[in-house]
Amino acid sequence: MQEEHVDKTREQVRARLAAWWEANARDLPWRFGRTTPWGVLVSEVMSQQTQMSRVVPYWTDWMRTWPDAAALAKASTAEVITAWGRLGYPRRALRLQECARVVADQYGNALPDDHDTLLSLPGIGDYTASAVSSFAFGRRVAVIDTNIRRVLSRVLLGVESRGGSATRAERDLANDALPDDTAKSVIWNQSVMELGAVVCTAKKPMCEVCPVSTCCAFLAAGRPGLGERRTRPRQRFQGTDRQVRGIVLNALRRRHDGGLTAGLPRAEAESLWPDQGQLAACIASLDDDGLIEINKDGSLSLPR
DNA sequence: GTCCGGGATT
DNA sequence: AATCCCGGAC
Repeated sequence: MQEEHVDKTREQVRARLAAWWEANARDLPWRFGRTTPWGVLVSEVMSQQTQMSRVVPYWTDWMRTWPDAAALAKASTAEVITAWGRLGYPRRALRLQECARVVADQYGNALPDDHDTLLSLPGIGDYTASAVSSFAFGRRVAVIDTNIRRVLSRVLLGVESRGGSATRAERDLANDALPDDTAKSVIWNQSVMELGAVVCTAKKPMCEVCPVSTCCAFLAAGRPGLGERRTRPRQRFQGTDRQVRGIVLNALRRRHDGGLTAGLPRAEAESLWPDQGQLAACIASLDDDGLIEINKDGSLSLPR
């Protein structure tokens, strides 16, 4: 009896979300079979910590410049870092290029469609492997990101999902809720994630326009704990190493874009940030990460 | 000005 | 558990 109710609710949620997806899915250029699996991977890596709307122009330019893994594998690292622009977390760009080299060299320029093989590639973790399996290869896999965790937890359980990494219960829920039909499972993943991105947002969900508001356990319960809990520990940016690294890298990017091939003189680098100790540590960490090169005269360059 | 959102790696 | 970035919303 109880299980029957759960099944009916889930069937209703699926049908409504599928209809909503049909009418409201954002027309992103990597959707609806308009790109290759590699193109889907690039979109997922770019979207890992960045809003889709910011990703679109970068993705379009990137794919025009490097349409496949082999093309990216041959690019200079300086070009790759420059093209990554201000998407943030530039190590993602390096890993994507490492990934491209593995795909080009070891997999004949074809992105593997096996989940475990995808997981073994640089920069591809559990989320991205699942997303590519589902969205690019149409396989039946539960995709789990923060949007999906939040939506499933709210709609089906009536509670906020907890911060940090996905719990066992959340993974079980995602697997349990995934439609048996493979084609439907892909739509499900995409529509749940899309709902979380544009309607069922963390802080101010727009329940008035939500297609599943009439069968949402969270809304029925009075949205308990809404906005109380942050999804993760807050990270300041001002004054952090991340800001300093960003400033240094941006200076080198602009130089590269302006056609200057000589390195950034150390004296100019030192004027970028007042705290010389912090600056030196950040320059060293960028060098460690392979994001910059320190020349013999102490000047800085993007890696060739 | 301050806050918010996002996954991989070590 | 800590580290990695940025722009847009307030």
